[in-house]
Amino acid sequence: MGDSTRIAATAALLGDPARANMLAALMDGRALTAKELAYAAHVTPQTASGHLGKLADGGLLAAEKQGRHRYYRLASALVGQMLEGVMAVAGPEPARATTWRGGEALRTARTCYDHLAGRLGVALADALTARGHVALGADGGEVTEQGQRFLDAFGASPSPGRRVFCRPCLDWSERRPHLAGRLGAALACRCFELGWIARQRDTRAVAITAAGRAGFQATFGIALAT
Amino acid sequence: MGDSTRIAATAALLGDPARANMLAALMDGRALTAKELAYAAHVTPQTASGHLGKLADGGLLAAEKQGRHRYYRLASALVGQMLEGVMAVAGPEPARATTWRGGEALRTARTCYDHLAGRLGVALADALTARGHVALGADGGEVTEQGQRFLDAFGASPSPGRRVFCRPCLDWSERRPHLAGRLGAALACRCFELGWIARQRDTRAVAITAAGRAGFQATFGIALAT
DNA sequence: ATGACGCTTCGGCGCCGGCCGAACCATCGC
DNA sequence: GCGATGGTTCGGCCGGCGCCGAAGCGTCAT
Repeated sequence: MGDSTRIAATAALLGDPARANMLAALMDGRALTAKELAYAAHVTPQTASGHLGKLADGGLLAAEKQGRHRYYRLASALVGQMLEGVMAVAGPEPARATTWRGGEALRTARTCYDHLAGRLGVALADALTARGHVALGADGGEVTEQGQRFLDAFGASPSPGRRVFCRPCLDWSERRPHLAGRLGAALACRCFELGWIARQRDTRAVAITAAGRAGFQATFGIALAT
Repeated sequence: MGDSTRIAATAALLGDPARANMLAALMDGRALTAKELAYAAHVTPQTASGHLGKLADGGLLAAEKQGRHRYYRLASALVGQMLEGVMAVAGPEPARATTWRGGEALRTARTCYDHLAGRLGVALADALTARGHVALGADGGEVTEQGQRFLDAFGASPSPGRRVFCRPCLDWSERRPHLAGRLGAALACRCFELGWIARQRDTRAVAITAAGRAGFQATFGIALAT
């Protein structure tokens, strides 16, 4: 009995639009101040404070004091995975053909907690699969021998010495899997490092730089429109 | 914007104790009638009807008419995964030492949508890992060459011809991974087939038969208490 | 046909929870 | 010190939603 009530309590925390907005804003793994989150949720600071308190009490958020600011971030990767799960079920928006500005950028490339998603994320997964560097299934994936060598050369080999695992993560905009897990995180990290992509303010969308455009083309054979 | 509101809408469906109870009751993949679900949720049939309508509208449940009964089941495996995700975050119940009857049975062995969880599920994962039949990581896993042969002999080799993938699924009671994915489903299916375990009424807990006790011991070296 | 049963719809009650204005601490800069 | 800014707490308003009783279809049995 207490089982499902805890489920309900946790889910109820996501069930409010304001709180969902806040969590969505934190999905890229960054830590934001209470005020920024209030803005993201379109509520006043005092309302936001109440929501943040509940989310922290529920164990979904971790708070960190720094001077007179207070930074909130997702409490763990588990919370991010839960949100991805809900997103996957919430599914594609109901056939709304109106492609609004910000949405298009999000669809091209964005971060998903700690890895890349959107067309870029899916294209990377496709490229690595097509070249036999990784083998992807419905429930998991693995890096091949030659894939391991390729990743080492690229500078994105996570946790050397341990087996490298990757996990497909269903993309809510493309409805196709992209790479998550340690591999996905390492790939994204390396791309930031190389300056191929850059974070932007106030959005999870990432910008693909000129160097990135060339690099993705040369290394992965990816040519993204625009 | 419409993005997070859809998340909130979906999550709000799980945020009600009655609806959470219903979904939890459906987690074993079976289809139940509206009345059974009303009983599971501890509400009157008319209240349950309202909830079921909302869950179906939200795409979480699929309904099927049969005579004067109406069977509801989870709309897809995605919904089950979402629930697992929420359970993982909702976490272990807050140190309630009172081990009540039904809870103990659930902790011993239960179904988790289509695979096995609880002590039995974790023990199976451990046994297969210890014997080198599968390699498990934080984000995915794979079946080894000898593991494949072992599974073929055991009669639980899913989808021959395609690569066999397995996915670790965090156990909410044991806080350790057990086997989900196609491999987990095939294992559970084969155990039911052999009569080692049996479903029970009104609970996701499964009973371990005498044959099962002997079989798990002989084949996997698993000796479960009680 | 008549009744029993399963399920749903409708109407009204009551409570929980989100929202904001105002006031209250803490920190920073001068 | 003193004001400005970020953040939280308090109080009251109000809308929404869960809940049930009663009544309305469909289906099955006799």
